Parts: sequence; C-alpha cells; structure tokens
Amino acid sequence: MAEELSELLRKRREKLEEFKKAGLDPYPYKYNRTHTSAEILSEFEKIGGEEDSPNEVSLAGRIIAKRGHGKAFFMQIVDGWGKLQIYAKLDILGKEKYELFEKLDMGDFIGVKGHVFRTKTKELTIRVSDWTLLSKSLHPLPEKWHGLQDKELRYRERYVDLMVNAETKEVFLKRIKIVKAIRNFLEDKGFLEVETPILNVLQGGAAAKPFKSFHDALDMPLFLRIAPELYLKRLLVGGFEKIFEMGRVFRNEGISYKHNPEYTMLEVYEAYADYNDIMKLTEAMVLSAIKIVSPELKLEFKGEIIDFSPPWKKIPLLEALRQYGGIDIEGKSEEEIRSIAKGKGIEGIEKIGIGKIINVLYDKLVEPNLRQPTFIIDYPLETSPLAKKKRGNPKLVERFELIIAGMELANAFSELNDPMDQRERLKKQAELKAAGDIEAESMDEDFLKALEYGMPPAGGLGVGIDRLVMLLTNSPSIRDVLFFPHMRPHDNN
RNA sequence: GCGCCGCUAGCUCAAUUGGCAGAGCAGGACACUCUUAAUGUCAAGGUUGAAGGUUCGAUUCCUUCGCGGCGCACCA
Repeated sequence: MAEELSELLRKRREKLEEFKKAGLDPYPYKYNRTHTSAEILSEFEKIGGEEDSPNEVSLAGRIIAKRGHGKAFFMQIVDGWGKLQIYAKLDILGKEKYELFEKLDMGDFIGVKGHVFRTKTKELTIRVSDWTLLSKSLHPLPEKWHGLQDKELRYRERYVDLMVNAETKEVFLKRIKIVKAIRNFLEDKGFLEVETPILNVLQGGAAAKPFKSFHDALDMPLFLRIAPELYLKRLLVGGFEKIFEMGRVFRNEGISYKHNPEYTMLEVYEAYADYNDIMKLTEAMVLSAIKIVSPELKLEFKGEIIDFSPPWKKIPLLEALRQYGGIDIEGKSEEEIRSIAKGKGIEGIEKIGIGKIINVLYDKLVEPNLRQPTFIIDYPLETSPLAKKKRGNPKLVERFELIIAGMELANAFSELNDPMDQRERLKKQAELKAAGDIEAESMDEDFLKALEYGMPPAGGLGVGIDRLVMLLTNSPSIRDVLFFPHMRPHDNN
C-alpha cells in the first residue's frame, strides 16, 4: 500500500511521523479555545495600529492559506464562524517551535494562542505565542483560487466542497434557516410536530413506487414510506387537530434535477379547515421562508426572476388547460378528450383512464409554462383517491398544487373523511394495483377503520422542502441542496 | 431506460491534421521578519477513466464498459 501512495500523500504521512518524533500528539483529545474567529473580530474591532490586545486569546481551526517569509509566517485559519489571520515569528516562538510550525500543511487543524493586533494592512491578526497541533490532515486540499469545481467530486466528497467552497456552505446554512422558519411559522400557529413510522407494512399516501425492506425477526416485508399521510390522518381521528411532520420519504423512481430517491417532505393537517384555508396557510408559510433570503419577495432562479408578491394566481385546472394548453375539454366526452390528447401528440393513452389523460395533458402543456407562483385547483377525481369531491362537481376533487418555475412545490386537498367513499376509492386503487399499477394505493383496512370511527373535516398539505430550498438558493439541481445526494458507488471501493 | 456531452498531475485547465503530454496552484529544496491568489530561483510530479481495436505512431479515430453532467421518459 505504502508504495502506491502518491508523492503528496507520502509526504504528509512523513510529516505526521516528524511531528510525533518531536513529541507532538497529532490527534489530541481537546483544546480550550477562548474565542471563535467571529468573536475575535467583533471583540477587538477597536484595536489600532500600534497596540496589542491586553489579554491573550486562543483560537482553533483549519489552516486554509500559508504565506511564509523566512523568519515570519502568515496563515489563514477557518473555523465554524469564519476566518482569521495568524502571524508567527521566529523571535517569539523560538527555533524549535517555529520550524515545526513551518512544516504545517494546508488542511491541518491547529490551536493558537496570542495577543490580537492589527497589521499594516489593517487586518486583525493573532500574534502567535504558542500553537498546538489538533489534527493532522493527510490529503492535499484543492486549488486555492478555483476551489473544487468537478461536480462529481463535490457531491461525492461534500466534506471537501464544504471546506473550500464558501458558497456551498452558504446554501446549507440557508437551508437550515428556511427549515427553521417553517417550523417557527407552524408552531406559532399552534401546530404540533409529530413523528410517524418510516417502516410501513403497506404502501400508501401517494402515487409512487416504494423501496422494499425486510424485517428478519418478524419474517415480513416492509416498505419505506412514500408519504406520512395515512398515519397523520389517524392522528386527526385520535384527536390531534393541528399537526405537522417534516421528514424523509423514499420513492423508488428516477433521479433528475428535481428528484432524489430520498427527500424531505412537510405534511400539515388542520381539522375543520378545507383546501381554501390551506391555500392561505401555504402562501403565508412559504412567504415566511422567502423573507429569510429575500425581504422584497423577488428572487432569481436559473436566470429567471420569480416574484412572490401575494396574492398568488389561482387557476382551475381546466381553465389552465385553456389558457396554457390551448385546449378546451370542459363538458367534452371521453372520446373527444382522447382525440384532443392524440392531436397534441400524447402517446400511450389507450389504456389509461380519462382522469389520468387530463393529468398528462396538464403535465405536458401547462406545468412547464407556470413560472410565477400559481395555485392550480380542482383536479380530476380519478387521480386523487384521498381527496374530497368538489362541492357542486363530483367529477373533480378539492385539491390544489402550488407550481413555481415549472416545479410542483406543494400538493393539498380537502381531505376525504367519508369512510364509505374512501373504501370505494381504495377498492379502485387495489384493482389498478392488481392490474399491474405499481404506484397504486394499497387497501389499508386499519386506515379505513380509523375513518369509520370518524375523522373531522380537515385540510392537508404536502410540501417538497428540497425544491423550496432550490428556489430560495438559486440552486439548479436538488443535489445542490442535499448534503449527500445519491450517487452510484465507484469501483475502487 | 433513451439521446448528447465530458473524464489529461492532488486541484483548475491546455495540447494544431493522428507525430516527444504542458501550465498555474498545491507539494519538495533554497532565499526572504507585515503577507493576503505573498515573491524569486531550482528540481520533481502522468498507465491521458478501464479494456480492446485501427495505425509505423493514439490524449486525439473506432468498439465495449464504468462514472458524471445536461436533455427526454417516469415521478413530487
């Protein structure tokens, strides 16, 4: 193995040995720092050109730049809060400590102690009186000017990407704030955060292909959840009136700029509310997150300006087909709609039902053209087995999706709570499943039993958190907002 | 799953028509006590993603495979 290491890796291992020989522990257990980089910058802001800080500080972090000058040395240290420059001098450290200091590599963690002063170029800097090795780095860092550019490496070795590309870290800090803003918004409104099973006996709550797993002791197959919906509704039955869950769901489907096999979904349920109430809630909640990154409610996404100023457009699906697709299917027979779809070049629709055809028409003709925030409302009954029929039109359901930049951000309905109706709809789903539709819902008798006990009228909402973060951070791919997006493994291990 | 593009030193990138594979940064040696993409001098660093083929000669042309990116399909 040792012979196969490149020059650079070998050199670093040699240095590790040199440090050990000099009596340094390359991996000590702890370090007492008095300040973070940000604390030093704010606390010693007023220090002038000629003076040193009255007290010594200590700082810990990673070396990200080295500038040697013979008998003096500058380095940049980065910690969790920012960067700070340090300055070491042979006179102060003494020959032995200074020569070891010179041997430090980019990427090594050190702790330094010293007074804070301001350099000729007005930069706050620690004058190092003592230093400690905290962790020896054995790999070279990427180029200091361009950083790590290769997308594959950035996703695979995210730790390096985070180390050297400040913009990457920014995106994830924003993600954390966005998630927090949404939690705060819901908690302020009296919603309680709950947790439900991820290992499911049945597949349900969405139209999607699940991942399969297996429980050895129980000797039974399990599915990773595709949505928490049916468990959250059981909680409505149990008496929780305002609840939400933010968590990972898993879908065994293709990967694209807006799809990852596991992603973070927010689901919200409110008793005694309908989809109109949920629409208002959704708008207010998303706006509370947008304010984190853009108080003026306008932002750029992939070169396009998205204006989030409320109120957002609200268009019935059939109306959207007229406006964006140039087709009018209102009151048309199934035959006529099929021929319209064929006329638009939609393939493979002979076997699917009329509701699905309308969905396909919508997906092809409308959704890509919806760039500004828009609620599409009132969907065909057939494709929404968990939503209540629309008041005054039983062919439709009370459902909306929030579309921004051609992406579905949210999906919500007036939740179906009629156990007889729900049983009929799940029966149809079970038939589809038996006929080979792997995305169809399962017949969930326990869920139906819960509904039979009585579930209050309620509105429910699902939000794709990753996609929201994409929009708010101008990230072109879902992989850019996931610390560790799914990647095929490489051969070499 | 299909199509197009990419893969060259640790990193960022060059390489003319198929003719000795190069630079910057990082790393090494030397010099340098306020630099900040520090600077100067010198030396080193490569199975060009993998395997095969065509050719006197392949980073370059062809085939297969791997990984990635983008688009399409599927989906949220």
